[in-house]
Amino acid sequence: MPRYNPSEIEPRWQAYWDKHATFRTPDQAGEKKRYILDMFPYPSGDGLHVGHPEGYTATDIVARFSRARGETVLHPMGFDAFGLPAEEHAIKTGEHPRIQTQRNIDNFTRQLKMLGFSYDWDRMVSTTDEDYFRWTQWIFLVLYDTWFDADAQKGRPIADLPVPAEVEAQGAEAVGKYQDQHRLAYQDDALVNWCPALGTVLANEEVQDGKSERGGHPVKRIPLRQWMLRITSYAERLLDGLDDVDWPIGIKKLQRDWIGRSTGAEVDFYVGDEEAYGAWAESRRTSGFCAEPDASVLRVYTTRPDTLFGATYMVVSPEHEMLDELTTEVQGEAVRSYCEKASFKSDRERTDGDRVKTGVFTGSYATNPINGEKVPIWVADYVLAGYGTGAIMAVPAHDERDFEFAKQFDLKVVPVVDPPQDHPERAAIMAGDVCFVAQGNAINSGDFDGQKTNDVKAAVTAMLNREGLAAEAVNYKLRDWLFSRQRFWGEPFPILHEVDREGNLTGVKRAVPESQLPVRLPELEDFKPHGRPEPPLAKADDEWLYVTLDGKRYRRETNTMPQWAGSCWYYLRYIDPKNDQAMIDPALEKVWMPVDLYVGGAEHAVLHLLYSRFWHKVLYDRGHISCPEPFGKLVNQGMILGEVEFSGYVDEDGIAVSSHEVKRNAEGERVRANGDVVSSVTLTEEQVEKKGEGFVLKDNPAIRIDSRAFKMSKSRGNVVNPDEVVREYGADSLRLYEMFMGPLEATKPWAMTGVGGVRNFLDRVWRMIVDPKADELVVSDAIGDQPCDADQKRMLHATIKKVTEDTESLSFNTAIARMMEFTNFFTRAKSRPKEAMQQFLILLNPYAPHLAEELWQILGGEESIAKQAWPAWEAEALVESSIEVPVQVNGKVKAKIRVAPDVSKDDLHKAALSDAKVQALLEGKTVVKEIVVPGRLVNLVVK
RNA sequence: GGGGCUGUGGCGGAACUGGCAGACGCGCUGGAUUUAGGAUCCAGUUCCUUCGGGAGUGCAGGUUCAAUUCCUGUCAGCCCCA
Repeated sequence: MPRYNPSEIEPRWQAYWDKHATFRTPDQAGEKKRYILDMFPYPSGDGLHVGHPEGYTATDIVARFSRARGETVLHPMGFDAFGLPAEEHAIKTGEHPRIQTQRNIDNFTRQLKMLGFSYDWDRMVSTTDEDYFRWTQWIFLVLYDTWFDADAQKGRPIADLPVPAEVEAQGAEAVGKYQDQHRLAYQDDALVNWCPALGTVLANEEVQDGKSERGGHPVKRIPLRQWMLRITSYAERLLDGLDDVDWPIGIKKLQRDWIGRSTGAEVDFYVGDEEAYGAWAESRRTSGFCAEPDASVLRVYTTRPDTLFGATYMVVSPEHEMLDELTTEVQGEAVRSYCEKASFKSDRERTDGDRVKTGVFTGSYATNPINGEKVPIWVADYVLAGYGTGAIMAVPAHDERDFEFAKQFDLKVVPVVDPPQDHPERAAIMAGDVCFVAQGNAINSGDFDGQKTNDVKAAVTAMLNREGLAAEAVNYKLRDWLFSRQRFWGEPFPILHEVDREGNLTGVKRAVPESQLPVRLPELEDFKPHGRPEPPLAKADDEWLYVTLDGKRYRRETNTMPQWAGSCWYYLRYIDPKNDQAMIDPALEKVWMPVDLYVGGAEHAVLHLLYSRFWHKVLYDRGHISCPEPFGKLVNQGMILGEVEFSGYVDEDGIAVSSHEVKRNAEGERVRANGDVVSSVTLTEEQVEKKGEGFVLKDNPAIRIDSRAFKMSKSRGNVVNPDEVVREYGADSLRLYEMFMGPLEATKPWAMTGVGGVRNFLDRVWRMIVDPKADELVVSDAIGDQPCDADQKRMLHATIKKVTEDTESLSFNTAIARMMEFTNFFTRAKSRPKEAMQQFLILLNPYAPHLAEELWQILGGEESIAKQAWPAWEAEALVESSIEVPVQVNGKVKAKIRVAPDVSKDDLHKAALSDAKVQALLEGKTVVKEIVVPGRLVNLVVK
């Protein structure tokens, strides 16, 4: 009996597509192009996860659908293959990361092909290929060669940077230094996670709670010379660009919040000699606010200049460059040991709201510019060096963290904002016992008393600006991008550092000439850490490490780029993947960019999407590409969770505990109200039943049970393996199931029985066309050349319409539901017109391409169904001879009447009133109001 | 603590712009067929019901002829950030 057998059909058609290059991107772009892109995966050793095919199936459906509609489609795939796991593997085993990476890529490729995705495999790229990272390095050099012209809001060649005359006068070296300070790629000291015990620098992911993930050794934050990318200068452009793209509003908001634009003021607090204050203030009055603060002041950034009268102390971050000068001899020891301790904390630990605030008095005082009062300067780690100026004016009355700190160290709290009259805690706030962060009217603020917060902000800033003590300022939470990593398995920087005869760095840098790219990774004996706080590439032999160019000797940069680098621009390379003359042919770039549909997980909502937009804008400014934003439409697929689990709890004696009694304690353990620890047990569906809102134990309905789906994870053991699903049900079933589970964007739990459900559907499709009873593979005798009757025609065309519209709007689940209805309808029919079957198969093809190809061929189709044009629906075919319209009385459906679909309002009204059931209900009542919506309903309001 | 998302049958979900709540699938119940079934086909499946009806989209209100949909409040879960 010829049954639907995906394990035979699927590999055969995959081989066919490969052999005939069915999905090769056309050389000539047609009338309409469509660039459909997946976020490329990191090829992990675990292989594909069922989360991957969700987005990939969605884009594959759109790609196949678009091709059928005559569009020219670019649909590529590649691998983001640099990264930590391969390097860790190399350290452990000595195997070169390249080997493991290749193995993983091969496995991923096999799995992706097994699922029948219509990628143009000729365009596959891996970020680790030398032909690829050559151009990653080239783009880095573009960044290195660019400065940001703030007036024009545009990146320009460094050669165009206006150099001040006094710098020019100091000669070429000074000019070079000046340029280096303005490049988009620059070097600066930044904190890295140095683990002395492991003898290596760790990535943030490798540090947990201040300890190394491996071994649990202490990790210290030490400054190291790092490459930074000046993404902050593009902050405004990155914000503006969001208005022009079709992205989920949630993602746009995340990006805006990440950029974190705020407006406020920079204010200078005098820290110099007390007796000279008058003279200093006078000089400021004439000179005005200066761009760079000098040593006589501590500059702060604040979003609340209106609270300046309440600034009762100041805080500098432990890394603040003026800290040494500010620290008095008496306080020296305390400050130094405090900073040492702070260096072991992560930013997160430092700013965590739950932690007790720590800090040390520096011994110095500053002068509050608004009222001339002396305020103490403290050092505390809740102030970060990277935000604002790395120093704050503390207003404990109106800032939560300042308030906590002030209470901790018994500092003065002066309320300067009067809350609204009806505020429940007004008295306590005015007494300085409670912090108030919202707006109100100024008090204790001299001439500003009584004015509203916003007015005071502007007035204070303006007044201090006249005095030369403050200026309006815009600040961003976004920080420059720390772009170097102390890793082996990444792109080497194409930068050379000049060394003198003694082998010391002169501080002069130069780019590796373009003709010498790529800078390859050196061959190392092994990948073990060398025990110094510098990158592993420093282990390379001199042949790699030292270069002579134009008679000068250079040492190569030994940092490598972060994993983001390769993923920042891969969408460009797919357009012209084999070009060895340029990153991309500008003509091809114009044809294909921007990406029309970009699908991937929400975990990349901020970083990847922000970084690639930044690079894109730089390349755009420098004239290498033609569109200002890379990704026109973005869709985030939801997460697929494991199967729903029922979990109950038992105490130490194994007695069941109801889930509503169970809470988590501070250590994260599950405990009952009396503090006893309970353990959780997984229950089967048979052991529980629904009761009220939740589930209870069947044997004891007083015991409530938790029912929930969890994130798939190895440790939980609920990971679904796509290989197994394909073996058991076939690739088409896996594809179809993932699309049928629910809306693409939603988080949804896996259910293996659901895969069986869609497999049943595909079996039914098979039997709709192939005779299941015959011994040979023959077409069902219900199929013939007869035309559709009216009902069949309506079903066919309604299905074409629904599937077309739903596929366009990415509502795949409802498109599939409609195809199921079609199949149910026609499997029941004794007569199945061949043409209807063929049109249906074209609709099914993007969703279940292997089965569609097979049945297409069985029905006598000549070439691949992928070459068939998408059917159009006929509006006339959809018209029904009569429709059913509900008649409501007081908003409740009481009767249904059959009328012509195009019935007029009057006729519908008449028909409703003449219905016997309606008449009976209206008996003895008065109709107060009548609503008649033609084709929809009739509602009669009666008394 | 802040922000976002989501609450609809036993389960996943559907419902266009406010217009018949529960499409489609799973599961379950009954029947047919079969040596057999994790196959197929048919019928049923929100709950309550005195079989007339009544209630129902987390909960409480509001707007409306009409609310899953709009508004206010509230609760719960999940995700992200701190």
